[in-house]
Amino acid sequence: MKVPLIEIPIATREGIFLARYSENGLAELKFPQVGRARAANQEKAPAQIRGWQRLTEAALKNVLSGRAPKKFPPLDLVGTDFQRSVWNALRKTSCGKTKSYGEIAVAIGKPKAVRAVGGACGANPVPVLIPCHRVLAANGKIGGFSGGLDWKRDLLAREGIKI
DNA sequence: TCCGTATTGAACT
DNA sequence: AGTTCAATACGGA
Repeated sequence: MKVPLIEIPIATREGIFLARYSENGLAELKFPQVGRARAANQEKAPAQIRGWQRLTEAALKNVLSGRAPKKFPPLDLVGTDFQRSVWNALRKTSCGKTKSYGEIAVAIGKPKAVRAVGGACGANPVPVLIPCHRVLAANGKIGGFSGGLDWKRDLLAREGIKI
């Protein structure tokens, strides 16, 4: 059974992101949509979620400025154990650094699962905060990005990373 | 069970 | 230096 998530937009210089919260924390973060980014349930947001929203907004803007966020909201990630271990490994990639899909695979103890790592990255519900954009292919190629390669290049450039 | 994947590294033009 | 190709783990249908 599925509880509707509370959606709250986050305005940044880059556009309006959309955060979705469950009762346990931030569940999804979406890039600015080309079409409409309409807020739902914002009025009903409990105080707790409004607090998370503050943290999310601050963290997001820090990353967009190329800085490491001081604090993160709690995350409520839905996925398989494998995916969560990948996402967890991704969070250890500090600002200004990059890793290859292969390195992530090694980090989670499955060195051969490089392609599956790519799949898990694509399934990442919270891009930017979970820095899937800092994962490049082994030969330094850009790889891919669910929010669009322009975003990936731009985010990397803000952290001083060249491709 | 089969198919696609945000990979990789080696073997070929 | 560019292209093809098999190996490989996982998730969705």
